[in-house]
Amino acid sequence: MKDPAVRSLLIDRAAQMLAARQPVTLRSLVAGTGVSTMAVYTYFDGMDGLWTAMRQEGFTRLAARLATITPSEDPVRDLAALGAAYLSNALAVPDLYRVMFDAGFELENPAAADDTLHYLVRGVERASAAGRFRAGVDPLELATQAWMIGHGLASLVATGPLPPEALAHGVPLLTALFVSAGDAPDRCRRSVELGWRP
Amino acid sequence: MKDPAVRSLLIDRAAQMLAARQPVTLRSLVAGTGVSTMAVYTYFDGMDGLWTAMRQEGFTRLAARLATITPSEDPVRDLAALGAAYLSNALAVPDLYRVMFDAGFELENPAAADDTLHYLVRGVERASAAGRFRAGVDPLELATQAWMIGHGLASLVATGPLPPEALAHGVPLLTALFVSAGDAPDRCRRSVELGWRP
DNA sequence: CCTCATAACATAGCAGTGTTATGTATTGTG
DNA sequence: CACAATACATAACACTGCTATGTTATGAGG
Repeated sequence: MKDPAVRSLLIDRAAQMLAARQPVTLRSLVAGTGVSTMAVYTYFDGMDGLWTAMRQEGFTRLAARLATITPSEDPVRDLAALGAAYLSNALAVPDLYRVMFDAGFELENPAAADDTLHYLVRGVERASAAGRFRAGVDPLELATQAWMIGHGLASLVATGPLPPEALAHGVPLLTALFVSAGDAPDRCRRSVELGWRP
Repeated sequence: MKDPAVRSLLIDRAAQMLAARQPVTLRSLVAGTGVSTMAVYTYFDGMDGLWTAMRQEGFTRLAARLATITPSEDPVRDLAALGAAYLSNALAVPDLYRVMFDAGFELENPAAADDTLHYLVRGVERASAAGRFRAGVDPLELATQAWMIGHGLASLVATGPLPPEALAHGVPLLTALFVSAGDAPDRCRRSVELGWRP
């Protein structure tokens, strides 16, 4: 009988090794765990399956992180807070973040990626309902555009080209996007700045 | 004496194999070229050096692509054209683009990455000089922000999560950014749309 | 309770990887 | 022309993911 505990153990250990910047190889992964190399094949059907499971784990953790942002009376501030949480998560475990968007973007459950995006979609809908955005803005479109900004920021900082200070660009970028959606510039700026730092 | 032709030959062949989505391994790289595996070590000091050279090559090609955008009388349109060229280059050779921003972002000549960014910086300066942007906008800051948008777009489309149609988001994103820099919304939109498709 | 097919396990081996050590040839130089 | 230095070729090494082959444990049916 497949023991789910072994599965979690391997995923956790792989994530731990990834965070420690140690190479995650078949043998180094199972070393010290008591399980043999074959476990990776019975549970993940090989290393590729392990990486797929790692991507899934990454989205699960991201969703958990985004779920901690509870709606306030300022929906635009909440949107900025979601963006800040996204970046915080990405830079806390940059190697896992890189694996998530690695070549061969495949997930066991593709809906997991959509779920995380839906946090943003719901945020946009709340802002629209509160009259902050112009009528007619497509929540999915605006959420996707916000995602692009967040991913560009996270990717450039996590992979090295830009220093961590560059994260501050998130404020003017998100402000520009939300203003283009109809929010009042001054008020938008204040909301984004408030949400950006928790 | 080191023969520079061998160096170019290996880089070109590696780029070709990368574009053909064939695994670039030490032995498969030199197979058929007449040179032996040791050449990779005398010219690149190992595979890591080869990847570093590939990154450099990627930036060289990108700079060549951006250089084809000659300034017109509409600097905002030119900025959008630079963005479109950036994305066009990234999606034409997605694997090379991925290598460029791979983990361990190291270049033989780090100035190469700055040079490509300078195309955007100069574009912003021209737009400012033409009175399209508010006085006081930092060209490097705005160029960096435009880069973030372009990279987020390119990365999400190149690695799989978003379909190529998502590239259309570049127009509203860049428009929002340039409007936030002071350009008039309607005029800006027209300029960006003109530059986005060559 | 016993039987036995099925699934999970451990071990050993294979083809492939990047790298390095060693010997050979070629090249540039005093 | 002699010789040191350098580029090259070959072979071996440690490692990778993976698979074939036993071996053990588990659970269902009579």
